[in-house]
Amino acid sequence: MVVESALLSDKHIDRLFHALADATRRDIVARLLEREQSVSTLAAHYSMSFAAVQKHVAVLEKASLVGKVKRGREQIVHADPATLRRATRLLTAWEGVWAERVARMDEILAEPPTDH
Amino acid sequence: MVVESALLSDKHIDRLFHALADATRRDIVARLLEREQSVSTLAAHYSMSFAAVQKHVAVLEKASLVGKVKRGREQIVHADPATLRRATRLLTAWEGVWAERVARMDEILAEPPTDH
DNA sequence: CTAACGTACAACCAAATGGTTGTAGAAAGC
DNA sequence: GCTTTCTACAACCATTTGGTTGTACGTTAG
Repeated sequence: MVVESALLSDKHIDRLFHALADATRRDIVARLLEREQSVSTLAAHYSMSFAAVQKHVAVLEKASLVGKVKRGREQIVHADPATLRRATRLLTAWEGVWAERVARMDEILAEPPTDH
Repeated sequence: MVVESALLSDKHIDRLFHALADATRRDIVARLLEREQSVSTLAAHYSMSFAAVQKHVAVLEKASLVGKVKRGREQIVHADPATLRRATRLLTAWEGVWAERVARMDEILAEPPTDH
């Protein structure tokens, strides 16, 4: 059974989960889900250098979790909920695999014993 | 708003998503959701060395996505769907943040204009 | 027009990662 | 009891990652 979304390649899923495997990047995503903001506004929340935050944003961009649009001298970063939804769907599909397995076992257990 | 599950520390969530940021490890998880199996049975599916697969299993274990139980000389690996569910809940909660934001904007747009 | 602000990226560094090979021990099968 | 199977892990290596500093360019404000 193919569970992984046909819309995402393995490489893309790699990037997606890798992007979420860091507390700073998760925090960035959480903030952007609340509201879009510029890179430097985001950077102000973290004790690391601006360049470090930029790198995190770049990782999130490559994972399609966020996007950027230029407004004057600022780059405004926004979340991409569609990508988030795809990630959720992938995990939900996996839960489905498990649920099916449990259901099969329940059926087997519910059957009356037969002669061997 | 604190979205991340109170049941998981940041470090644990790091490990969880990092564990899923590799195609081989996702495949291992998918196979184990179907059925538990030994490390060497798992290893037979991949063209890398046994030690490499062992390392992947160790990463999944640290992330609590799988567990191992010794049966004779074999270590039987099984999936831990509870951890999977926690990961799904985290992403679902994030979708909720986005949905709330969209709902707020819809409210604002639905309000009749008022005098300034 | 200039200073300040905001951003991009190169180069660097230490640590982590993913894979290999080799060694060793436990358990099963003959 | 010995061979085979299964597993664990150390040591190694190349690559990637996460952070820093420094330089440079575009845009805004005065």
